[in-house]
Amino acid sequence: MLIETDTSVSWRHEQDWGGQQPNHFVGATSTFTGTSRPLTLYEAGEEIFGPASRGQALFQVAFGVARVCSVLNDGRRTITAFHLPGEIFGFEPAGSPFRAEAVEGLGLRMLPLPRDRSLAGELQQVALSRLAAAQEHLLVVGRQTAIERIAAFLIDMGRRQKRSDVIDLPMPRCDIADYLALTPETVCRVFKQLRERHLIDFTSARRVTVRSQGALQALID
Amino acid sequence: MLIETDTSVSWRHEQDWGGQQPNHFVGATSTFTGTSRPLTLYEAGEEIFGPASRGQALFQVAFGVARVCSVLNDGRRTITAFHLPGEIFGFEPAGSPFRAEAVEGLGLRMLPLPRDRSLAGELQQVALSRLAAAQEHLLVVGRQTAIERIAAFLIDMGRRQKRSDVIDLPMPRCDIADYLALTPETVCRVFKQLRERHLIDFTSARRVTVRSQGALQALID
DNA sequence: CGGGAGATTGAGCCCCGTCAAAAACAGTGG
DNA sequence: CCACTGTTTTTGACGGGGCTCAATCTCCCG
Repeated sequence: MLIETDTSVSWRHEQDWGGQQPNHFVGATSTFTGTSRPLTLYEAGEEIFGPASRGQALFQVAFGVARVCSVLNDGRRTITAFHLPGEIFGFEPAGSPFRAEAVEGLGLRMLPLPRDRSLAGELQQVALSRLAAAQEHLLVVGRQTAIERIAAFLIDMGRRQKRSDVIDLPMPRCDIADYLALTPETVCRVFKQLRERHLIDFTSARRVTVRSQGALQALID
Repeated sequence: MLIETDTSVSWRHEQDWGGQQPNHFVGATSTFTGTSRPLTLYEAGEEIFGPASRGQALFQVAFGVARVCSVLNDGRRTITAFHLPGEIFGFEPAGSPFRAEAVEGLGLRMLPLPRDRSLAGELQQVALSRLAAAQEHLLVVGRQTAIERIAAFLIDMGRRQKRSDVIDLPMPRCDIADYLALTPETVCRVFKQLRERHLIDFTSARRVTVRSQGALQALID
């Protein structure tokens, strides 16, 4: 499962990816980006870690998207965060009920931790920014309307993709719904409403064109 | 504002507390509890830190309760966390939009951080547990019903107070509401409902007796 | 062309928010 | 001890935003 050489690749479930490693996103610049570690690949829906398995490593997205979620025993689910190329995740402490999964085809680089699990300075900052992100998301999920949540989501995705005009939504509607604490139906209806107001357009179900960034921003402040 | 000697106390807004430092809660045991640092006192509603002022220190609650919250410009508010005696908070990075305030009369001990803001091993674990708590709270706020949120809140408060039978609620209903992403009215109505079902009783508005811990627990799993 | 997953749309309803008022409570001063 | 005042809590009536259930449509991919 872990890989030895620099160029090797571990194929989980020995599936062929056809050689293409999608590169829709611009990786965030970070001191970790350069380190050319071996890739571990996951197919859509595959588990990266679960409540039981919590490794000694963090994960950096090379390509694709990962989701971190937790589920109630009756199936209700919350997606805590999506992680896009360049981003580092996996700070959830052992024993916490979270799972991480590949949303779509995903390549990860492992960042091993020291034996005592202590985080170096820069990783510590990343961990604290995850805390801030989770807390800010509480405000969105707890106190904003459906249209405000979608607007905030689009703006956030645009910012993280460094494209505010054309935004990829590389996850199904139900994942967006579970991230924003809505239903897939409501996500659809709000998208439709934004389209009818000429704030956005869809070139496909997974790709949005932002027509009026200002009006979108105005929805959330 | 900061204090020098071990026994001195800085009275913010030179208010007299009548000598009593309420001790309703059992402080969490931690290596930090013993360190007898000077207390800083806050009166109800007073700001501990805001988006602009983010110190080089963490805070440990000596007595009272603190809340961390963020507010939209139209007044909608979310309380991210309450902090009870013994608990350490203040990990929010500089520039994040959070405020911390005293819910009621509050005594804090400052834990200064090194110049580079790095966290020692144990503090790092606390920070990561804050991340896990925020993420678990996302599931509560996003996917659970009003009655489930209240039940989860009561159970959590009982656990943190190390009393599962009689639980103090040292904050007003509107704070509970903003913590659970409800309205004060709904909080009231759910309490009433739980009382009518004989799961809880109120000796006063701020003190609950749990009649059936099992039935309460059953509401959330 | 057929099959299946995801996306979209519609109809109806319910939980919880809104608005308003009453009641309980805590101080404060007489 | 009690009247007075402001705050918090509680209760009621009502409406709406988003959920549920179900059908249809679109898009892949074989």
